[in-house]
Amino acid sequence: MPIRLYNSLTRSLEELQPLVPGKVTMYHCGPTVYSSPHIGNFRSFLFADVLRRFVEDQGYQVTQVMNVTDVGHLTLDDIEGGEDKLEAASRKTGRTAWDIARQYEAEFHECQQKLMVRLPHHMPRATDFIPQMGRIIDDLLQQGVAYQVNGNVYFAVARFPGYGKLSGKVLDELEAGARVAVNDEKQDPRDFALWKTDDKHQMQWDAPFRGGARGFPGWHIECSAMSMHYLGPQIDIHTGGEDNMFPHHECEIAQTEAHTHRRFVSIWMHARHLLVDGTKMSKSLGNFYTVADILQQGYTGLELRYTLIRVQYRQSLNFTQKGLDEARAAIARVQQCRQRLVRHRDGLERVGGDDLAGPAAQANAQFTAVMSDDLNVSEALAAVFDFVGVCNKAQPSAAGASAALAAFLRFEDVLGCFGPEPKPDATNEAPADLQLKLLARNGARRSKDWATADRLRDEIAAAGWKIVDAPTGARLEKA
RNA sequence: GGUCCCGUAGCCGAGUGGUUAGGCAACGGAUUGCAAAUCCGUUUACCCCAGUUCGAUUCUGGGCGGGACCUCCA
Repeated sequence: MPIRLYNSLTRSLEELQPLVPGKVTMYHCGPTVYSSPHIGNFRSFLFADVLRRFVEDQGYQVTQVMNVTDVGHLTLDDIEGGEDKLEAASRKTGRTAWDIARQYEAEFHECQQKLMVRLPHHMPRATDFIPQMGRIIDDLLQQGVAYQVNGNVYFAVARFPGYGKLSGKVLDELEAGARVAVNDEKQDPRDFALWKTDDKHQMQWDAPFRGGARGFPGWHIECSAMSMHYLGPQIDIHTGGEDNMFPHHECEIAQTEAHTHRRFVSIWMHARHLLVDGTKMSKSLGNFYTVADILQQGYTGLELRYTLIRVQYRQSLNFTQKGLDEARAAIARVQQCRQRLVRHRDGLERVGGDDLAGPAAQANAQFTAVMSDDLNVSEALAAVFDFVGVCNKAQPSAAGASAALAAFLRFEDVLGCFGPEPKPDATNEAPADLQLKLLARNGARRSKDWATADRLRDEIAAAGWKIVDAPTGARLEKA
């Protein structure tokens, strides 16, 4: 089944048609490592992860690149008064910009792991690609598409006719917005920096292009350089948050296509920002959450992942604590179902005659259809839960349970938000004292000493476990 | 000022020109010693106004409300 994705560039759904049949190249604008990753960042990164997982699920060989921006971005779109965020963090903490970048990069990787992100094949650092950026800058200067003033190099937007095609921004509107900083060096207010000089900057390199001055790269060139290095001049999919559309991706297109004279990206995809408690997440409103914040509240990475992917990426997602609680319950429903199936498959539960292969195939087909429709995760989850209902009603045969479990493995492979296949019985993994209490409760129940039985059940519950009474006997499960 | 998106039951969120989305929550029943889990059943929908239509929540126009981008931001 063809995969249809929404292309921000054409503002329409398009069929994924890889440049090389059977192979898909993806580039994702990654983290800027000057602060802890927040849940909004990870909505975008999890969207990229689900995209990659589903495209792989559909049989494509995917190569995925995500950059690590360890050169900070200036806080103002101007030379004067602008301070790089990495440099600012450095000044506050007294540590070098390099140390800070490495620290937050490590934290980012931890978050990826906790949120079950399948690691991109390449996660290059911008600072390792200064020479590659230099080669592009050099070429753009040679072509006359870029110019140098006082050591600063700017891309001449007027020389690239396609500028504005992604974001729809045109010069008049930018001027009307009155937000374009005054910069006498620029020939055109839209021109953007490829290379900058600033003596006070910690991160500096000798100019990697001919005739340049010591300085640091502009804010867009890294992605062009790294994308081209790993994936070639043309790629299939490029993703980012909606805020990246302008100016970042617009500039990437300009500098890359001016350099290669070929179409850079086939499909541009942008994830909508999430809201928190119905409004934009911001530090000043006190509704700003890092991934670590949520985990510290006691939610698992899986629960956070579920919460962040359950709404289709192009819809705004309202992040709330209630949403996390719902995710916890929803995941439990799936896992309960899977565990029962495991018990049937393994002969621990009396098996019936229901062959679930048919419903499993149906659920798989439905899942594929809705995921192929621009990654409609909401509908994909509905397909999963419909199937849960079917399984719970059934008295499956061992083979039927096995077929159903295979479907769940596939859903998990694509969404990654349910967790691994449950063990049929966790009693043996419970602490020994709880196992003894379970045995004691069994005895109390046989002698109809309900008070003792209930007290033991409460004690077990207080320890974070719960008793499941089944026809085949009572067992313990992690609550 | 420019560009764009959204408004669905208690909450979150799909979708459709006429037929039950799904999850969470609530209520009744089955089951259970009582629970938990599971199953069965039930309740509350499509912001407002006008138009197109046999028929609109779904299409068109207007209004109201919310949000995003235009500036570092996923």
